[in-house]
Amino acid sequence: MLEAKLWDNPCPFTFRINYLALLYNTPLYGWISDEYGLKRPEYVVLYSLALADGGSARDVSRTSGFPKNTLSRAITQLEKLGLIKPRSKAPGGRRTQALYLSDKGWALIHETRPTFEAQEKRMLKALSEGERQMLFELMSKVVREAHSWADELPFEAINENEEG
Amino acid sequence: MLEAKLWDNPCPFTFRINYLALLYNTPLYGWISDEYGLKRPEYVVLYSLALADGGSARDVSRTSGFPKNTLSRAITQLEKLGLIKPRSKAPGGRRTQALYLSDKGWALIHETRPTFEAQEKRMLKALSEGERQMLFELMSKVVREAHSWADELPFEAINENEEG
DNA sequence: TCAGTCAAGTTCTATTTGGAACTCGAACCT
DNA sequence: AGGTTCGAGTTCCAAATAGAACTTGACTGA
Repeated sequence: MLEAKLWDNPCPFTFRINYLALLYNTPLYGWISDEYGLKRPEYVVLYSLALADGGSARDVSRTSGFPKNTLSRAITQLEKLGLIKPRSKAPGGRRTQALYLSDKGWALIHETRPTFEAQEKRMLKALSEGERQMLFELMSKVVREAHSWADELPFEAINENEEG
Repeated sequence: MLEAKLWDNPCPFTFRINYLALLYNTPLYGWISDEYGLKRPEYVVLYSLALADGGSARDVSRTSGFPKNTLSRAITQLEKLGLIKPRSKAPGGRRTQALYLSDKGWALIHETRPTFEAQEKRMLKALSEGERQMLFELMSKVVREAHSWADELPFEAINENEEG
């Protein structure tokens, strides 16, 4: 069945995307869970803040796909674990809370992120450096145009060819 | 935060993969759920069988990442809905059940799959035909080598550079 | 042929998830 | 300023999910 999904699939690109995401995420988040007792949404918040400290729950939701209530719970838990700074002393009132990693949170990121990086590197070992750059360019191009297709489904398009 | 995750991420490839998977899957499976009352694992089984009729629950699990009990439930439900053929008359005994779409199941696939295809096409509109082919090649290359990295995590590698 | 092993599928149950309604502070408008 | 709208975050709860134990058919080897 894997062969059919790879080579006989009307959606070869999105299948590859989903399949690679699966092979990448499953072991890594399983490891995070076993080793650090953090669920995926919790670690996602940490990872997100490590890239954009001071971001809000809404930012994480928008960029990760988790609904805001799931993240609300995750953030409460991270605060309880001392992995992010307490929110009470947030400067601008209460709405749109800026979240910051604590030292402990940073330590955890520095300890775990290399494994994520190494796994990504391993995934791309099949490619030469030039190929990796090309792949990065192409994926970036697709992502940059995401706004044009991500909002609604192509219902009107399904019965016509709009491009050759 | 999106900018940081795109351009400042130590895992730029897997972030793009996850992000695109998110933008692709969410609206499509939401539509399937609203319009046809099928949950994601249920539709995944149908889609899988449309590509490899006669496949087993285990095949679907391996290629989709859903655990086998989730698929067991999905398959029971699909059988109840008449979207796959009844399993009782499976030829080779009871273990490793070969699953087959019913006419109704095929009809549903023919009705819905074009939207998935159209959405993939829209995603890739940012690319020229040559770029699409290149992207396909590169992704295929990565997938083909998946066996070499998908099984275990790179714990030994995180403190050394194994390739420049 | 029969015992032993293995793995596909099922069931049970606790955990996790996410939709919906709600709260509440901030921005906006007149 | 007062009233209205907006949306970020929380809470509640039903639904979905996945781990673990179990069942059962098939393959193995003597």
